Amino acid sequence: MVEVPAQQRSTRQRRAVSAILDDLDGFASAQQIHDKLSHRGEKVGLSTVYRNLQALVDAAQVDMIRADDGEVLYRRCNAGHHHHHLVCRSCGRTVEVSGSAIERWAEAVAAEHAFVEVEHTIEVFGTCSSCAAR
Amino acid sequence: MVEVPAQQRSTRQRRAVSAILDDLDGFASAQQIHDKLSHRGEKVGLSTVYRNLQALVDAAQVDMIRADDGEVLYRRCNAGHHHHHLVCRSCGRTVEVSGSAIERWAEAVAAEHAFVEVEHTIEVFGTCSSCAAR
DNA sequence: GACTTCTGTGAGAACGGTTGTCAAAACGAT
DNA sequence: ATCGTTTTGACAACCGTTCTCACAGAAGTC
Repeated sequence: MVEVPAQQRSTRQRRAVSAILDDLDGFASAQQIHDKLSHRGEKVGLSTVYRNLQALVDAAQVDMIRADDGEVLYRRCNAGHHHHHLVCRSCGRTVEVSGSAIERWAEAVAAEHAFVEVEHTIEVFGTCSSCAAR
Repeated sequence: MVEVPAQQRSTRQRRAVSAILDDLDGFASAQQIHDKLSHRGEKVGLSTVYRNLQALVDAAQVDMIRADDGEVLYRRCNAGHHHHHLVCRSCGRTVEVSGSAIERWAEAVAAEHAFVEVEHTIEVFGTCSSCAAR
């Protein structure tokens, strides 16, 4: 009758998505991840990829950013703390960066103009050395 | 025969979109602008609104940012220099801010990891004092 | 294993913002 | 007024994402 809170089940698809994220060292879109799954021979529906990525984002296991064209990109992210990204716009390779100076700047700016409940998005895009070499 | 490079023509629609932007003091989406035009009795096609906004962005007369949900927001922006925004997520009211410290930080971070052709997006969202009062 | 229950899946439809199409309208120069 | 070119707008197409819902398949129980 009164049963356990209902856990997440371990399914083949869930494991496959998670495995792809582990092998990725940069951001990738849901559709790119779906393609990679196909290439591995894993058949996973696109909806399922989206659902599981969203679940991982909710569980704070995956970071989510928005590319210039509006597409959403995902990346495994263990770090529990607040941070930003330096992303290669060509290969997606990513470095996590954090800067307390930035956080303080954002808060100061907001306070100066009496804004509350402040959030900020800071992402740095560039071309990494190996991509620039080509 | 060989004629002038072809100027932008002054059309009713173009003027109407521009007028709306002048009356706006925050960011608004293309569709919101389209609605405002309708309320004024100006009949302008949605495609035309998008086209003219894009043209203004290209002409550096309008700033463009992407909201959390991916929607694109526009705002008249005279300032020629590089800057960022402090945006009220409730009413769209916007303050232009610039911080050389931030620019230097972004460049330093990129240089440290040998990234080139660096760009950054920094937007601060919050609730402005008048919206917070409600 | 067999049975049950409830979560997860997937094919496809729907959605929402944006861009493309193309014939008709209209600007501006003559 | 006329002409050549740009601009417009109704509508379709696009594209990433979310929704729907019948069915598959975890995990618990006996």
